[in-house]
Amino acid sequence: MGKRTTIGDVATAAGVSVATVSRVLNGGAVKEDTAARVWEAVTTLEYTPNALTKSIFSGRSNTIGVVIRDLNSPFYLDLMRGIDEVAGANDSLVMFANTYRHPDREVAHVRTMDEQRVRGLIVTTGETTDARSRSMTANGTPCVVVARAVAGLHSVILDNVAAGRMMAEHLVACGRSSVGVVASGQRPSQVERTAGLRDALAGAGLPAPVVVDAGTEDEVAAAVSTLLRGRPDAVVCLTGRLTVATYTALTAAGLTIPGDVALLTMDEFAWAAALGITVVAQPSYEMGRQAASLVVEAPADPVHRVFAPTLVARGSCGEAR
Amino acid sequence: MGKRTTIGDVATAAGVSVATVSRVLNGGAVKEDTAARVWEAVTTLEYTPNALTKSIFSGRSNTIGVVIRDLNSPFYLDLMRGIDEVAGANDSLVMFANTYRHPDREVAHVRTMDEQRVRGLIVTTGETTDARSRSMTANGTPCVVVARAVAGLHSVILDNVAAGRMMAEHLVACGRSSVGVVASGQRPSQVERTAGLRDALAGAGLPAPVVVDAGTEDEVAAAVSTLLRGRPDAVVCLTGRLTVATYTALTAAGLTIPGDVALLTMDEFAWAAALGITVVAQPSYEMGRQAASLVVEAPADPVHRVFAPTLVARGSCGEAR
DNA sequence: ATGAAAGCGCTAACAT
DNA sequence: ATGTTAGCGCTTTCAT
Repeated sequence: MGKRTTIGDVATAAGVSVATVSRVLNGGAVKEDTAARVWEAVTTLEYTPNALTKSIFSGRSNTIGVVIRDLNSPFYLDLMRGIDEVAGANDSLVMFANTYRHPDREVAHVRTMDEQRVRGLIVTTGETTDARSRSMTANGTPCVVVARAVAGLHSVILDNVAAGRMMAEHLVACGRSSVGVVASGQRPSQVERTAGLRDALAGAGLPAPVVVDAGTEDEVAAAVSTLLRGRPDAVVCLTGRLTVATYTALTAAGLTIPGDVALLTMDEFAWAAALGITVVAQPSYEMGRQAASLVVEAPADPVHRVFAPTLVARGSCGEAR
Repeated sequence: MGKRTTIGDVATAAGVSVATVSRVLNGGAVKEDTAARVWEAVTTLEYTPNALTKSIFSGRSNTIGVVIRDLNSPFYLDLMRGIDEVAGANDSLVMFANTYRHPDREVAHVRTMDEQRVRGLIVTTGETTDARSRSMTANGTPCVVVARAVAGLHSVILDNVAAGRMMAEHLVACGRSSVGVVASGQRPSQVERTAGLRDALAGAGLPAPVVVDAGTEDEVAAAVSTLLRGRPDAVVCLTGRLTVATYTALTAAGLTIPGDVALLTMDEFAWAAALGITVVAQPSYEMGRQAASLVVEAPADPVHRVFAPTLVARGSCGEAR
């Protein structure tokens, strides 16, 4: 494990200059038998070019940086897979860091991505990282914010107000009238979903929903029991992250779905079909693809791509109409 | 978006040499007020060091490469999170690539990781990548294989035979005697689990299990219906990836769990508790942590870390004893 | 304590 | 078609 084989070693072995080796490796004009000798040397020496050094010239790597708050969440996981797909199709790797919803780490990781001279950056972080994202953009690194619209940066978002509306409309169609909501925090997405829900309910002449906040899964049980004191005929969960906990709290209370209470949640997940749970889905995989495409295409002006939610009715809210 | 600020720009602005700037950045002996001037320049110029260039000297980056077959699988996802955790604690980033179970991509991605001069590599790939992993090891890049023991490389594996035994023992304890198994492919882990299961069943004087193979979720329905023709009183699923499909196939057949048939599956998952599904779990998060630790510690001789499975009984196989 | 200068492995003019 | 020679941005002797 001494020094690694360099382009110079290959050049010596093949009896040519490093420039020639570089040419055969990257496709310049080289005579056929010269190229053959070089390839032979490359093979015998097991030469593997140093991508780091290459990137020095272009000033950037072929890596797409992704800073994610929570890999565990089904939405972010699918997003990540979509990003990976497009990255792979564009000879890029994905450099990834999880922040565990910790603002300090968000800032630190975004900075690290900048130091790595990533080709582009995709973040699902909060406002704390916007300043750096903007300066990165100024330096020619396309930055895409997911789930939050930010002036001056690209963004990929769900039409959250529409999602809220869609939830309300489905519940109304299923004859529900008293809605309890499990929300999580004050991120724009949550606020907008709540607003859409509230509006559409009001529009249908129904009472305003009771909204309780649960930051983590542990807080859901208490939140749901608060909700249940109001005897709602429908419970809405505004984030896929808390679906299991919400479902558990409901069934633990001895309630049947949809008999005693309707359950409607955000984000598609693997078990939804098996359990007959109705969801309002985001095209998360496609959103990941689009985010990565934005990095690859690097449009000059900020583009905001808004995606439409989809209702996948499976009976957990009863029959519609 | 012209050229980026370099260490030279900072040096000029602070009226010192680049060597001095480098020293204050990396902690050498510098007079206090000189350092202050440098920091000021760093701040005003918004200097962000180029990590790529830095890595040229050490010959490697501070990135841990991870080549994963299937991010979607709960096991690999948790593994990934464990890796990320340790990487973060060691000032490393995770460079990630998904192979979608495609051998060609496995080879290509591992090669790319080598080109990126990753600090270490963690793979969940097949034998196709072993040759390169070995040469990387020879070059001083620690490589860890997950879920497969390989001579000459570090590995992190579950005691799969024990897992199979554990499954059989639980079923026996629950009074089940006719076992149907959904397996997936011929990877060592699957083969060993099957062997353990078979042995323990034989040891208890029970008939050999019927084993059907399902490569993907789509094939599960057919596989399970084959199984059901033998009227088993227990169905075992040997990979977490196919749990949903197996559960779906069983319930679609009108069977109740555990009344008509016991269901036992590999790998813990978020919905298991809510659904009362008994699983034999792998410590996947911890396995990820250990894999990353192996990269960080880079022991000279290959180490094989074997992890014990855990039974999490939740009633889907009936009462034990 | 600080600077000058020599690389690190590679690409990209510029020569030949 | 191939070699020579500058660098790329940074670290690291070696001087001063």
